[in-house]
Amino acid sequence: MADGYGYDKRAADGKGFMHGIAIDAVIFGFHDRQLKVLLLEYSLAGIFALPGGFIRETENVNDAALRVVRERTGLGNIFLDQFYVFGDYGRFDNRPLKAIMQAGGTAFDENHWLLQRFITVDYYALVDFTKAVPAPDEESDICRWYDLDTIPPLIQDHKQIIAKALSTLQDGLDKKLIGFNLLPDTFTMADLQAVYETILGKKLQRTVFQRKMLGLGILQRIAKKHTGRAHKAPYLYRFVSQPA
Amino acid sequence: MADGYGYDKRAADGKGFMHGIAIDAVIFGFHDRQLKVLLLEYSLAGIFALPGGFIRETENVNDAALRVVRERTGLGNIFLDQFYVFGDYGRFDNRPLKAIMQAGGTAFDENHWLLQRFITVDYYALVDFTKAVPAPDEESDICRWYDLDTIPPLIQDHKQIIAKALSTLQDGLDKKLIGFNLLPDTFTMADLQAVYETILGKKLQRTVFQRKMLGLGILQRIAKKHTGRAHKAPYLYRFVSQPA
DNA sequence: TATTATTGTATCATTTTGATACAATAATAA
DNA sequence: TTATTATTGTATCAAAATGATACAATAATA
Repeated sequence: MADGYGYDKRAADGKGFMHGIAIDAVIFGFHDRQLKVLLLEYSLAGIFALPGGFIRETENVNDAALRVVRERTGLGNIFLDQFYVFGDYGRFDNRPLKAIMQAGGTAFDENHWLLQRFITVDYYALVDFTKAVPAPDEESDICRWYDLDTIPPLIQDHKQIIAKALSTLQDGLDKKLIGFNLLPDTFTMADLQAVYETILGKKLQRTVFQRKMLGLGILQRIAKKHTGRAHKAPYLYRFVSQPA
Repeated sequence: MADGYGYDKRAADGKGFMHGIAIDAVIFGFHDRQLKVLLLEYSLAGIFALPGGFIRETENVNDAALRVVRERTGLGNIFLDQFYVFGDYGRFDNRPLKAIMQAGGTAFDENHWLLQRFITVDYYALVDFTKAVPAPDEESDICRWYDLDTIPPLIQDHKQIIAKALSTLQDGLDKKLIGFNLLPDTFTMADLQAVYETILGKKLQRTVFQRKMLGLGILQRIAKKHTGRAHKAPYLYRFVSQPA
C-alpha cells in the first residue's frame, strides 16, 4: 500500500520519489470459485493494507503501478487499470504509519516526508491466481490472498477503495471482456461462468451464458477435459482475441 | 489548466498548495447543436490550455476541481467526473510555462515549484452553456468556448486529454444518464437527441430515441413549445430523477 | 448395462429494438 | 377558410436478442 507504507528503504529519505502522491493496487485473483484480493500485513504493528508504492521522479505513474503489481505477484503481463484518485484531505492519517515505523525501529520525525499528506492513484489488477507468487515488501512481512468476504480491518479508506475497484470491475466486465484475465490459459465454460457469477454476485443462466460467450467469437476450443467424474467431458477454451 | 499554468498569484511561492500534482478540467457545453470546450488563452505568450489549478494543502482533490470549474464558469451545481490521471514523465515540459511567466513578467528561477514535474488529475464537467459566464484566471486573459473541431494547438497533452474526456463521456452517456446536464432546465426531445447525436458522433433514429427516453421514466412533460414554425408544437421536458 | 451428473445445442416464448406508417398539429400560403 | 408544409407523437409490424425449457450426448460409476 502507499500513503507512506511499503516504501523502499533505500529511499526512506524521500530522495528520488515524488512527494505527496502514491499508488495503491487492488490485485484480484480467482480460486475455488472465490474472488480474492492480495493484502499486506505488518504483523509487528498488527496492520493490514493494500499493496502500494511511490513514483520515482522520472517514472510514468502507470509504470509505477505495474512495478508494484509485479513486485507483489512476480507477474509481468497483467491486466491493470487505473480507476480512481482518492484525494480527500480527511483520509490522511499518519498514525498507522507511525506505528509501523516505530515497530520497525525506523528513525523519523514529525516532518518526515512519509508523514505528510498523500493522495493515491488507485489501480485494479486481474491476475492468474495459479501463477502469482505473493511477496511482501520491505516493510511488511506477510503478503497473501484474502477472500472478499473475510477481509480484515484495513488502514485508512482501503476498504472503500476495494469496494470501488469491485464496482468498476463489475461495470467493465461485459464491455471490456476482462474476466478471462483471472483464469489460467485454458479453462472450461463453467470456470468462466463462475468468474462472472462471483464478480457480479449473482447466478447466471448456464445456456444463455454459454451462447453469449460463444457468440463473441473470442473463444477457441482446445480439447475435451476429462474431469474424472461421471458426466460428459467439457471443452477447454482459450481466449484468442477481440471480436472482429 | 494546471501543469503550472493558471496558478493563483497569491501563492506563487508554492506555500499552501500541494506540489507536483494539479487538476485540469475539460468543461463541455452545448450550443447550436455543437459540443464545445472551454479553453484559456495566454495571448501574450500565444498559448492555449485547459483550465486547471492546484490543490490547497487541506483541500479535497475533488473540491479543487469544483473550485476550478466554478471559477471559470461562475456555476455552482455542475456535473463533474474524475476520469483519468495523466502521469507520464514524458508529458512534463515546462517551456510553455516559462514563456507565460516571462511574458507576464513574473520572476522565477529554474527551481521554481511550478517548473518541476506535475501530474494531473483530470475531470470533465457538463455545464449549461446558456448559464455559464466564462472568466479567465489570473494568468490568462481570454476564456472562451471552442467547437470541438476548431480547437487551436494546445500545450502539452491537452488535446489527448480532451479526446479521452470525450470517449469517457460517450461511454457513460447511456449508463449514467448525463446528457441532460448540457441542456437548460427545459428542452425538447429534439434538443436532447441533438446532444446525444453530437456526443456519439452519429445519427439516431428519432422514434426509437424518443421511445427509449420516455421509457426511462425520468422526463416530465411541462408544456407545449410553440416554435413559431409551421408544424406541430413539441413538448418541453424537464428531467425529474433517476428511474425507480 | 443401467444410472448419474453435466455438457452442448436446439427450440420456442418473450422482450427489446429497428423500421415504417400515419394521424395530429401549428404555422403559412392560396 | 381551406389547402399546404414541416414536424411531432404514437402505433404497428418485422427482426433481433434474450430468457426458459427440453433433450440428446457423453464419461464415469454402480
